[in-house]
Amino acid sequence: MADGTIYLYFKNKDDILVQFFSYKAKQVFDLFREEVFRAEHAVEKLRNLVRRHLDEFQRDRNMAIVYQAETHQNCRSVEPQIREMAKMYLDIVSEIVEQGQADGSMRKDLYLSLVKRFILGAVDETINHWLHSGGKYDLVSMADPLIDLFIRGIGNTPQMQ
Amino acid sequence: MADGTIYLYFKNKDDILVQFFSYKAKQVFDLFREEVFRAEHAVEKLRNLVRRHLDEFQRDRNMAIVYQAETHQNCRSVEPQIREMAKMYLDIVSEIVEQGQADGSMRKDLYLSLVKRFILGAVDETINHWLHSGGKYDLVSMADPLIDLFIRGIGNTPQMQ
DNA sequence: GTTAAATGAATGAATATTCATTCATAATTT
DNA sequence: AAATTATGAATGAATATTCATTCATTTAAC
Repeated sequence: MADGTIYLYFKNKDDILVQFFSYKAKQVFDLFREEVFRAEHAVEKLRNLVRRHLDEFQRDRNMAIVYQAETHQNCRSVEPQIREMAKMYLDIVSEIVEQGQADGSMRKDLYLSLVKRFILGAVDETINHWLHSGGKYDLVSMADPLIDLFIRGIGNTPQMQ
Repeated sequence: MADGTIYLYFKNKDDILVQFFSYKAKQVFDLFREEVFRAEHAVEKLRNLVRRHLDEFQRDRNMAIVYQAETHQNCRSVEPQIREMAKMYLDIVSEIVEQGQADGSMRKDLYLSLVKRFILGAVDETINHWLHSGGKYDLVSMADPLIDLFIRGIGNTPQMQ
């Protein structure tokens, strides 16, 4: 493709970014919701969500690189529009956690807006590490250990029999 | 200060970044270790570490902005040197978790290298959200709720009496 | 008065953007 | 159905912009 061709389809460089993300987001969030509704219980919903999240980022490494860079930048003009997408993700997590609280599988005393970021942050850092390691290992295999950490934490709390 | 003045003290732009980070890292990691050794139990060490982490980033917002941007960028020449610092942090976390496992306060069946990133990721995302919100609220107050999530997770596992 | 430090306009390499032109295809005319 | 005309997507050379870096000059220090 020639240099100028892209400007027939996009206003400027930022517009490419924003349009790409809103296109990709539509695609990916449909998959996410599908994956979430496939499961019945909250924990399984969360597991499916995280697994699909990792899977999509592993599938599209360039998207992962751009996403990581753009969402961790301040003072970009396109920032609000891209962060809007992260919000959609956080809303799915909220929904799942609220369901988990309702059915008793998750604690009631949770600071919900922190829980969302706690989960997204851990998944994001998992992806970030995978990117910086050159994508050598299988990212999706991190889903189950992550869910285990999210649900049970690292503390050694003896369970009831 | 005039444009050119900085080149009397630094080789180039990347050198500014690397020198700044290694200077800051020395400062901050001394504080971190001090904070960690101040506590006796592993959980309290982790709490002190996270609290100090949030405190330092809240204190130096510009550092936080640059750190977030640089650690989430691929293909930067300075990347390895900055990631080296994240590694130091991860090593402190490792140490704490291993102590926690030894004294029985943390689970033995942990995927340690994932636990490190799980904790760093959640703290990082907490900082990132604070940055994007314009730093309006108190970041340090997130430390205790975060530690609670790290230790107990979000699952509702009834405890022994 | 000599040395050292600071200045900021100038540079140029990298990259974002424009726009006159080309050309294959579609539509219209004979 | 052959010839003519219109269309608009693609091109890429030309231009605009950004930004890290330099260096001749000025200012300050001793």
